[in-house]
Amino acid sequence: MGDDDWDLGAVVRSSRMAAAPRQPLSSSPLHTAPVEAEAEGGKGGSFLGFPDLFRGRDGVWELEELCKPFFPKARQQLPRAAPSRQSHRPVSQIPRSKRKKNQQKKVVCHVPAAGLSSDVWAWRKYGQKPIKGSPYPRGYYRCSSSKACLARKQVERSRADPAIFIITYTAEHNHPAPTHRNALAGSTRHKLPSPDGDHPPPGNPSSSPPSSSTATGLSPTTPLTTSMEDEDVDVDEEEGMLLVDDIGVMGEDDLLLVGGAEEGTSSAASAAASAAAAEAFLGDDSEL
DNA sequence: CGGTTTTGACCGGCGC
DNA sequence: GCGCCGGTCAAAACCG
Repeated sequence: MGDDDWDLGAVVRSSRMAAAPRQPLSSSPLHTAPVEAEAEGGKGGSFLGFPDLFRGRDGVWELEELCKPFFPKARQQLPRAAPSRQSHRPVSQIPRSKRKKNQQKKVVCHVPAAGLSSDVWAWRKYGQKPIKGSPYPRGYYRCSSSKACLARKQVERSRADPAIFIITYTAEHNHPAPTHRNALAGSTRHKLPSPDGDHPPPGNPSSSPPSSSTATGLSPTTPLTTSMEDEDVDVDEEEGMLLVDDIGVMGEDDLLLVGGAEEGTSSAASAAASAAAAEAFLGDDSEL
């Protein structure tokens, strides 16, 4: 990985801080595309079909709302279900093969760098892979709040708009949102043993702004939990979300088109700033 | 000490 | 049937 190794993890966490100042974005910077792909008919249509799904007016906060579907409410309906493990692993009873990639329910959210921080859940990065066709790698996250939580998140930067991140949520949390992040230890870590000097951050060394993002930013779930009460914001932002039946058929561009609108708002500046902040973390290749 | 991050390897699914 | 790609796990290292 050369210039593609923008640290999604850092972004997610760091952006949180950037998002701190919730700016009322006129247009939704976030765009979610609840992908309805029935999986074995296990969860039925209640998987992501939440009544108050995707609520939020504030751009950055929208993400939080977007994630609502993954909130505790689902814990009673989703005890398990998840492709998860590989065949030789006695982990889940449902082998990945049982569910087709295209058949998994997913919620695609297009959010600016700032939006990444709107996530109230605690995510642990378990992998990162370069995606064909995309200059940016995709980061894979799992809910660290609960070991049994099947919630997963994929974060990748939009190929068209590096400032926009495409977050794909899979499965939902089977536990209440963490009120306080318990894990802080390895949260702040940009790069350990890779002194190859492969690609020293140009202007914004990812290791530079540790104070604003790392430790503090780490908690995608830290203060937001409390802030969640703010969810009083009733929104019917269906305009910001896309219903995708088949991600496979839906090109990133399609989603981007919708998300691209976010820059047209006066908050663009704010968003840009936030994005810049996140970008700083990525600080690698992103040359907006 | 616990938890997280990072990198490589493996497996499975899908497409041709 | 083969190849390619995506997704996940495992081990090592680091941080608070």
